Amino acid sequence: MTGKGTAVGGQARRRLRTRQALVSAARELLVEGRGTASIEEITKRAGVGFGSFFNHFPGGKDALFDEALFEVLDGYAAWQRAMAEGLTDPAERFARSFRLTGRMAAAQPDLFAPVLTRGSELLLLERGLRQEALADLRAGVDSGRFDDLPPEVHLMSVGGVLIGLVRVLSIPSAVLDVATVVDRVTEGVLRLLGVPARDAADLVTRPLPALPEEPIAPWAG
Amino acid sequence: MTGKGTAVGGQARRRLRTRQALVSAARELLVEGRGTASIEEITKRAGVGFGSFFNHFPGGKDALFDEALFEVLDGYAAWQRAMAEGLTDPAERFARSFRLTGRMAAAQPDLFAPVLTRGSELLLLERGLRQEALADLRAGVDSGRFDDLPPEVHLMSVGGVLIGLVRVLSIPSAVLDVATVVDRVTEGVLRLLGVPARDAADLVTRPLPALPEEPIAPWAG
DNA sequence: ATTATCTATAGATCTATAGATAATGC
DNA sequence: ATTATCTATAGATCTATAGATAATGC
Repeated sequence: MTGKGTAVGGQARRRLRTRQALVSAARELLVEGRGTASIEEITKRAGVGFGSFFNHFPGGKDALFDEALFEVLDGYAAWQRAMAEGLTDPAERFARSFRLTGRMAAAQPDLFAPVLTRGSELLLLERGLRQEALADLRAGVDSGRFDDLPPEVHLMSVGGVLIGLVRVLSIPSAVLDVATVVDRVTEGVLRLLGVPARDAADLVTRPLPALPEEPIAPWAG
Repeated sequence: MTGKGTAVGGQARRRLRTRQALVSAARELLVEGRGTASIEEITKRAGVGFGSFFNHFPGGKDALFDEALFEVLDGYAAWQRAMAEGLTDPAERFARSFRLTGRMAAAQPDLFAPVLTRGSELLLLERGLRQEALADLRAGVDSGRFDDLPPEVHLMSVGGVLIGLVRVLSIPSAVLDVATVVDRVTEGVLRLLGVPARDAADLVTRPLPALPEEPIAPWAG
């Protein structure tokens, strides 16, 4: 009773493994700043025949690197969804999201590296948390918790700071105390959104769920 | 009495024109999203012989595209310096900088396009306003106007929002009233930095110098 | 006479495919 | 028997240089 739906037999499984090897290799290369590597280098890294590349990505290299980016974004989104479980207040959700992301960026710098290779277009990408974030922002505006601006505008501000924060924290620094910096910046973002300073200060003192020790799937490759 | 310093005779002038043609072509290509164009395409666009490219940029294409980016950043920095003339309060300087940049991004979307092609590395680039911005932020922190955080951290927040803002405003939108959106976001950034909400609201109502009608040199090419 | 630019091309690199080989299905 | 992967290579593209041509200097 191997259901046709998701049950993957030998052939499909084999195919999937090769594909995954390619995507993981692409992700590794992005981490190393080698986002222009040749197809030969990619397939070698993946331990896969050269021809397999076109078998899986007829669209060329861009299609592969896009896929690698999307995987990271989707994994991040899934993790964030799990972490926001049970929180209803938009401000509280944002506070937790920021504080956890900053801590994660510092703890596992390679994790977000593929994302940081992209420019500000990230802010417009459907992939990742965009829809959820927009919904949260809209809820915050509607409830009067955030300033009355189009959610897209809030998203640009918030997303911009988040990208900056991840970038800074991905560089090891002995000077900064990560948790303190992250929480202070989060406080600032809440004020930016329109949350009163007092509430913002309170929101960033709430207890946080623990970070996973291992990278979140499918990052583990 | 052609001083040896900056006086450019025929030969040097000729050389400079070719170089400038290459840089301008690169900037145009970046605006069109063709940042991977071949050297042949670049030189054709510049109306310049193929060999001239290596004459001026032995470092290869990256050196040229970097130069095109730096030109935009330096031009922006010069413009901003002129616009901040006479303002001593760091908060006021930031407010004006943000409000003018947002308006400029909406008025001349192509101007910042080369900048937006780059990722978050922009936030770490020495070029542009980095040193001035850090000095302003430090002054703001020292005077107690901004929250007591490392200037680098403030810069990441502020820079992140600025990039997001420019990105959004570079896309024509009938929905948004540019001036209103920009001023509200600016207000938010001031609060993020630690400026009391009341002061922030006041700072974004100050009169602004007029935007230049023509692109700022050396963008004019 | 000197300096810069342009034309033409050799050599390197990279993409995409075709045919051979290996793995799974029945 | 079918499907996927791998090897080898043809053709395209791109870089970098060498030598010829054009412009300025004196």
